[in-house]
Amino acid sequence: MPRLKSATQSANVTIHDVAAHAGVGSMTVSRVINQNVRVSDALRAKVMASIKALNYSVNMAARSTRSGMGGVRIGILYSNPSSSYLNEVMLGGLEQSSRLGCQLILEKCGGLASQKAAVKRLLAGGIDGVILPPPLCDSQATVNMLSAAGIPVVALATAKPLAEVSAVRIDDFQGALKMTRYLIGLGHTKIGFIKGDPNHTPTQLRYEGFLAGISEANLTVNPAWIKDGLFTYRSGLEAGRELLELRKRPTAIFASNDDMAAAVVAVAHGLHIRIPHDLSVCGFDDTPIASTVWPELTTIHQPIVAMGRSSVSTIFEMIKTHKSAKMSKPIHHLMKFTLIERGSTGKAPYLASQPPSTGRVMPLT
Amino acid sequence: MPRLKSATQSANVTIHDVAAHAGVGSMTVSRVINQNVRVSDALRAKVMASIKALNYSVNMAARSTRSGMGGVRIGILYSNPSSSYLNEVMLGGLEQSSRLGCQLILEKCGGLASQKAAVKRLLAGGIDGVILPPPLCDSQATVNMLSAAGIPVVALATAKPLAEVSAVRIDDFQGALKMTRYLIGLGHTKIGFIKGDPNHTPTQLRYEGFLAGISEANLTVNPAWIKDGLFTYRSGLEAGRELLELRKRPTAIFASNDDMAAAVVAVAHGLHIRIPHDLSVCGFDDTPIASTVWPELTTIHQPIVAMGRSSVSTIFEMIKTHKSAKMSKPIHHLMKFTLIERGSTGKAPYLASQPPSTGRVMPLT
DNA sequence: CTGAAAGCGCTTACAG
DNA sequence: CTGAAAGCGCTTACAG
Repeated sequence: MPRLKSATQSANVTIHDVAAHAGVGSMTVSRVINQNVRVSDALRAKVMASIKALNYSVNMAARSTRSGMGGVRIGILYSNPSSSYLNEVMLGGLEQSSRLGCQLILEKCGGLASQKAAVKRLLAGGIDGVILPPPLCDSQATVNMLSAAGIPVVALATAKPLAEVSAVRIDDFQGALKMTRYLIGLGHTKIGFIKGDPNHTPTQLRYEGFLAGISEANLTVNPAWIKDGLFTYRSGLEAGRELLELRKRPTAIFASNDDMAAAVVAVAHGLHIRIPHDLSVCGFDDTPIASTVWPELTTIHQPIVAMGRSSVSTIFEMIKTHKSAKMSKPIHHLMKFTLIERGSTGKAPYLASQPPSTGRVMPLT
Repeated sequence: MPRLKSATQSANVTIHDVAAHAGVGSMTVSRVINQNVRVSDALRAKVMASIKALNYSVNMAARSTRSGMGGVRIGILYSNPSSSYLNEVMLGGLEQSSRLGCQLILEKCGGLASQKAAVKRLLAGGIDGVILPPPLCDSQATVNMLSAAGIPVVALATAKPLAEVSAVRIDDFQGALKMTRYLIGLGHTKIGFIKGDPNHTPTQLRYEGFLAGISEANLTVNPAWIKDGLFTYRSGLEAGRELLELRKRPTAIFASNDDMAAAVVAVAHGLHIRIPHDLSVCGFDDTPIASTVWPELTTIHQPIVAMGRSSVSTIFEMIKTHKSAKMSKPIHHLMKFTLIERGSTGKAPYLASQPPSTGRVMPLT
């Protein structure tokens, strides 16, 4: 049975078809699609036209076969499958891996014992490098196991990168500082803060960023307005209640992540405190829950998709060096964060002379 | 520079290395790793031992190159990147695609106009098949465009599969029926229901499943207890408030998805209604928010990871048939759902003779 | 049941 | 700047 070749079956069009159509050698086509400079403009134009006419696209599998990077397998070792992080990490990672023609292997693990087993599975599967999203990015034990096996590692979104381990991250300190300045700029002087899980590296840096913002404005922190949290919704519920039941309560609450900030919003509902008229609330990370609750949360957006992309190219780079038996130096990428302003923050209460506009009143009051 | 071959550099071990080690031809190795039956037990054992000794693993890129299915490109056209659905779809889809040695291409689109553009991008990229997660799975326009271009399509998690389009889904009607029976089994007779977005196919079936459960128990539905929703948290906030401010309010509320159920929980907080002592709340889908809020939501779990896996194998199957120029018949997979019982539901109030135990009281009261 | 040969679509390394 | 040859790691198709 003859193979059909229509525009819709482009997957079967090869480099040789294009070469024949353009009347050149297949190497010229290869050079054009690889952006190689050493092709005359005349031939390049002809090839481009043929590629378009035949609707050609590169067969990644074949490319990576010959280029030596064939079947590069990159593991992503994650511990929390429903983390909103992972979603976007994969979005970016997949995009980059298909561009690079390499394979992404997801491996799940639970506790520390299970981490060990997961690393072994990864090793047995013949993995070439591993990406560690949070909170595993901070697991010294996992990093050590992988390093001992000679596997390159990239720590994703760790706040305190080790000098000897590659990392892709944002500056948590600066992020928290920016948010604090923003709240102060709205006229808030009584600002509460909910810390994250003490075992995760961003926790301390976000807190320090907050403190830095407070002190540069010559404000003081009321110790009663600093609460411990665990990055969970439930811990936010408790911290939020403690803060909002205070006789002298803050006019703004900066939670170390979005889950906890969403919980504070729920607590405020319960106490009939209007957001943002009576209270401003903000989070960190810009995970889906930030735009699920109402009002939506002002937060610090981490470019997770880009960070996923970057992790894959970084680990790929390291694998390449590693395979050529050279010493690979750790690579560090610092990405840019953005402050996203949404409905959960507004001017400090005593500055808002106007009665609240209907659009921003809590629907529950 | 000589290539190192240690157990940790298994990616470079080829089928020929294994063959040499085992003292057989490389075809025998190929047959063993492909589970081909026609290999003598003696040789098979030798090969297995060598594979283990050399820590060999298949180079997927090379395999797919020769097997004709090389560079099969499967598109996933999604409209909501932060949907918790997509996360798990990718988890399963990626697992399967790396097993099959094919490529997953993510393509995002927004409104209907942008759907058209996204389909064009996919076509231009030389895609071989497309998976449509919700809500795009129900977009007749998109399905038509793809079909017209001769591209196989799989609709993922649609509630009303078209006979002529392949689909992987659960039975939304049965899911809602099971949940309704569960609530009735807890003694609830006054059950409220919040519908989903009228444009999504699961909306109607979940509602019908609920009605079926009510009527088979010879109960009646108070029309005031049926509210419209849009699957969003905010719509759940409004519907929840309307239901809970009723003079005669239901003792249980079944929301058509988890976002809306989470909102009902928040409303209950605000009205000092204890969950589950005074009110049971349940959702549908088992998305991350179901286990984020407190108390966690009783819900219907869709096996999304398995559905992602299944979508990829289904579309791969169709592409294979399609490439061999045969007519491909639509394939339909019905997956099993599970009722997950968590803290948000309990016995109907008048049956709970005991005062609420501390562990289940709302932390806000 | 087993294996030597040819080929998948691309790129590397070598000649012009 | 251009192209014919050889090869990537695997499988298909062909012989034994």
